[in-house]
Amino acid sequence: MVRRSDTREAIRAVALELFGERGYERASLRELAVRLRITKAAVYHHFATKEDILASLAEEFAARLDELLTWGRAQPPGPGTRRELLRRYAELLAGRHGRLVRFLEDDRAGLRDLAAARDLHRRLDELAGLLADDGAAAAGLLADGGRTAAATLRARLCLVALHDGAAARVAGPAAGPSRSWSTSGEVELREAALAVAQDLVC
Amino acid sequence: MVRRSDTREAIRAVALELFGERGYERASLRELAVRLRITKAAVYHHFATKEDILASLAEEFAARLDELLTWGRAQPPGPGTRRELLRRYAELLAGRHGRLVRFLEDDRAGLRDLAAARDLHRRLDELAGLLADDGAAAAGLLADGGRTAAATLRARLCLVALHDGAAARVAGPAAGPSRSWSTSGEVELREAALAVAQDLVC
DNA sequence: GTCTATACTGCGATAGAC
DNA sequence: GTCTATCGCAGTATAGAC
Repeated sequence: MVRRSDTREAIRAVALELFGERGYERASLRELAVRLRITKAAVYHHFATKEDILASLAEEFAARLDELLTWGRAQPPGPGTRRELLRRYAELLAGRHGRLVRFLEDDRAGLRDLAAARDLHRRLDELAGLLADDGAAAAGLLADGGRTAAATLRARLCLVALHDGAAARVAGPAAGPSRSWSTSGEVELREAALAVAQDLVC
Repeated sequence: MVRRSDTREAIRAVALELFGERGYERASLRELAVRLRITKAAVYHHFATKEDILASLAEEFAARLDELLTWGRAQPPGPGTRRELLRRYAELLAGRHGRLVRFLEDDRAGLRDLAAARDLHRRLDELAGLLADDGAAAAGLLADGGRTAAATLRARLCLVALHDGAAARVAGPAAGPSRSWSTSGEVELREAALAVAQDLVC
């Protein structure tokens, strides 16, 4: 174990949980500190601002997303690539990042003018762009805008599908935190989401 | 012209605009009052609380939604009904309610524990239920949960598609407020959204 | 690295005059 | 129906002791 800073990591984890429950704005550093059994000031020792906590979580995800985008850009456009792109993205969302992206989707309004969130949305837009890349569109066959708008929408929707699939718990803030979340129903949901998503752009 | 209370209606309109721009929480009554060139106290003369303003907007939409749901429940399940249900819903969103539903979608976190928003989401869930009604599911052919999860997800996605289509402006808070929004690109987007939505559940 | 204590800001909401 | 003025509270953030 490295545990160079135990507290910093604990803050990140609890903050992600809290952001997901309350949204970014309503998640107060006071409550964050209470859950961690430290004080607000202690939090400020590790992060300069509230936004920095979010940024720290976002960067981690952004790095993984960049890997995926780099891979995707290097592939020849087509149904096979899109299918594999979605599979890899779904895999990426299975861990901690699923909670982040879920919260990102649920709190667009609250995050609208935060740099960290905008950066992430920019990357997701690029991912959607790769998924909307029709082959047909690349070949210049579509002068008509109608089908392009539809393809763009479909790409966006299939990301929403995966993000929905990444929704872990429904509610239950009172339940014990160390319960296993990997119920069979959840895995089923993830698989159904991937299937629907692939169906949308393949 | 009726104009029984001009101000009350003005508050509703500007509030909807402001909620859409900032989200519910960050939309302050102070800024609302400034835009209307009245004071916060004047706003409180017309609405007891901030939440009441939202509730007032929500009720109007809820009433229209109820009409649609009543119609939908009375129809025989099937692709034709679903298609028409979507067409009517898209039509409903073309007016003011499109902005409301757009804001509802963008600010889930901020609205999570507001009664008005929950009521609306309950109705949207029922609408999604009608759209997920497979015929096959109604006939009890699906004991297996996998396909049901997919059908549920598809229904939810096709509402998202229409809500996306209802997104009026992209940004432009500085532009003049009385500009015409009915660009041809916007109509195209609406039509594409409806087509994608119908494709998803028919 | 964590604490106590506090500064400062902006929020929703209220009181009472006009 | 609108105003001025203010209350009480919760938020982020800071200062400085331990």
